[in-house]
Amino acid sequence: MSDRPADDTGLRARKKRARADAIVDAAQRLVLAHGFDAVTVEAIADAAGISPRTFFNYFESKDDAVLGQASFDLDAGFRGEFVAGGPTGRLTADLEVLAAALLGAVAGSGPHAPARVLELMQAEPRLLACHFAWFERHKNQIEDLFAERHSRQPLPTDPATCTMVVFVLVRAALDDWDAGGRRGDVTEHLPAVLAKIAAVVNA
Amino acid sequence: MSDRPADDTGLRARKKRARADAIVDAAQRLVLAHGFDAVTVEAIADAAGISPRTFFNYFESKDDAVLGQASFDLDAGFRGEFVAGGPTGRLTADLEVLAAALLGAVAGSGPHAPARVLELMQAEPRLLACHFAWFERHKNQIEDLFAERHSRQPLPTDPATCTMVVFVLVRAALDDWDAGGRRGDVTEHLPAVLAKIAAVVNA
DNA sequence: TGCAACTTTGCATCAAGTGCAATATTGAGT
DNA sequence: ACTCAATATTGCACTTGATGCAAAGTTGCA
Repeated sequence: MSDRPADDTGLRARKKRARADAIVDAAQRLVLAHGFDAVTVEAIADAAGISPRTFFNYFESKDDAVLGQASFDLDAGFRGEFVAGGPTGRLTADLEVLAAALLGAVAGSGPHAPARVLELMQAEPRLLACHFAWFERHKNQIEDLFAERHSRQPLPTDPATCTMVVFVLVRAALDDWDAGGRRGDVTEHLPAVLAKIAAVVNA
Repeated sequence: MSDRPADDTGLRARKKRARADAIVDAAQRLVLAHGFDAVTVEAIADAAGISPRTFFNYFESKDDAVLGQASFDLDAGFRGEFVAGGPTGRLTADLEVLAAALLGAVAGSGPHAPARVLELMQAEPRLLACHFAWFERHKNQIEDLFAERHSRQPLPTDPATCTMVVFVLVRAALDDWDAGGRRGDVTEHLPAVLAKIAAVVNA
């Protein structure tokens, strides 16, 4: 029913969601325990209670499953606001907000999610490559945002460079959070990281 | 013999170098012609005149072969100079010089090398991931450079952020060169790209 | 010329990943 | 409650990437 609450979806959809979560959870636990190469798709599928064939109905690759990489779509409200020059009205602050949204998608939910993803990427370089590939897949979406905003109120430079800076903020915030002992939320590091980058390029 | 000229190495070393070049050349030509997935390791090995097993003696993966990714080591002279505050004495200009050295390693030699690598990465997202993974593998080496320089004359911020900026310069210069019609040398775009990034973070 | 060192290669193997089709499950209408 | 369409799961065969082992071949050096 169209008026059914979002969390009251059909059994099929709920099972699908639960299965995807089970796969990611199993994948991450097993890889953290045994190392990426030692863990097979068959082992992950077993732990998640599905067949290996089904595994590939949910994720394109073992890498994707381990990172739990979801499609990322910006909230329509956020898009409208950003394009109109918001949410803060100042570009650098708005970059931080956008970077925070991306961090939410990259790191996922749950209290230990960022730590877990970071630990996995640190342990497995190839997952880091996957992480970057995810960024590139979403680059166009972000760039379009900047292009629209630019058409209303000119940005200091082209949308491509703005997009690049956002991705660097995400990356640098994760590293800074890690270097700072992983306390608090990753997004809290965005202002400091932006200041550091400014210090370098203005030297 | 230790006093043998660099280009007068043994037959074995020369054949090894030639084989590696033949593999990369074959890989790039075949992938550009047929697409990454349609080209097998066996086909590349055939075209390069070696066995598939030998292919894996030269490159860890098909991806690495297609990108022709070489180990990158900074010239000892350059290292000494950079660490001492050179080559220009101004950090941002020195970042550009360092980024240019990296571009040389990433894009390889030959007049069409940058265009070819860029084209491959544009056509195959997974090669882009590989490209980033290469950066991450060399991150420590670059970060060490900054750490040493920092110990003599403090940088505006930590070596990790400086390293991140260098990598962004490399990436953005490639994109800028592409967007500008691929004329001239990629390294010529570094100053403009640095200025653009500065414009964004200072907005 | 002979031998050590190194490289190439064939082969068997494992694992990731895919297409196809049979079987199972769920949703919707009556 | 039943039926059927739509969708998902699964088994299987297969291709390809990648690896370890050891035999055979090539190169360097005395």
